[in-house]
Amino acid sequence: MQLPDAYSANCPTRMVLDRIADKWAVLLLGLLAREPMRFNRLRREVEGLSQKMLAQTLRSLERDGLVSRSAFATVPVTVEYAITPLGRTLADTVDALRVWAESHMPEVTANQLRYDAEKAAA
Amino acid sequence: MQLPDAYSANCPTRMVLDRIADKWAVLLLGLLAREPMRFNRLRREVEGLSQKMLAQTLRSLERDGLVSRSAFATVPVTVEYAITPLGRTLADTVDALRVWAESHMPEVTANQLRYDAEKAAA
DNA sequence: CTGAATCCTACCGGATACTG
DNA sequence: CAGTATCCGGTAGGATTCAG
Repeated sequence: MQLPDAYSANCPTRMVLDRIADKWAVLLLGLLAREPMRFNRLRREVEGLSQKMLAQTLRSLERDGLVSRSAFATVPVTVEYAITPLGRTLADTVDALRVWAESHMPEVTANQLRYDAEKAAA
Repeated sequence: MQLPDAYSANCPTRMVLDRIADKWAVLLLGLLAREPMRFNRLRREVEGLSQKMLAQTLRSLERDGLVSRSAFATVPVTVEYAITPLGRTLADTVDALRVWAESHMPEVTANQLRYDAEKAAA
């Protein structure tokens, strides 16, 4: 059976989704879109983000060329992360999601409450 | 420095991300944005989507009011899923991601190859 | 300070079987 | 056809420890 390209296993849509699906990546990209930051600063900014996931996520963002890493030979070492031009284009696109969220989340929440109430009634 | 609301644990941005992070949800929303479909049709359209995840994802989409479910008392029963107006606004927003993917994924892939090559060299 | 490595657990999600 | 229930393995990811 042949599937439409748009929904086969390795279409562009899926590939970008696998990246966006990483919520830490999106959050970090959003932060770095504002200003460059260092490792522990990022760690403190994002609530609930473990050190392991931070390192791991920064690695993949760097690999994708969405974020750049600069190390300075101070003592102790200083490392700064910054968004790249490519990263910025994605951040801008993703920002549309934030806008959607802010204007529609109340409605979604209301829907959930209603759904749960109807469920409980049955 | 006080954490910006945007990155605390339950901000709107995070909530929408938790939804977008579910790639099956996004894929289904995209399909239903085109035309209403029945359960097994959706199952056939999306490669690699298990029956369990399909049912589960449809439940949560319905709960959020992004998709509507209509059952018809035929024999055997017929159930049709359709996108709601609210769902359509999200689908449109998410579509921007697809556009980004199609124009920038080649560059990302190139970056990955270069990163891996430099890594291997070291 | 910026990580990498190890361990360990919770949960995601696939396979299978059963029901209205 | 449209699901739900159960089992169960793989893995994401947290906690902890160590290193440059």
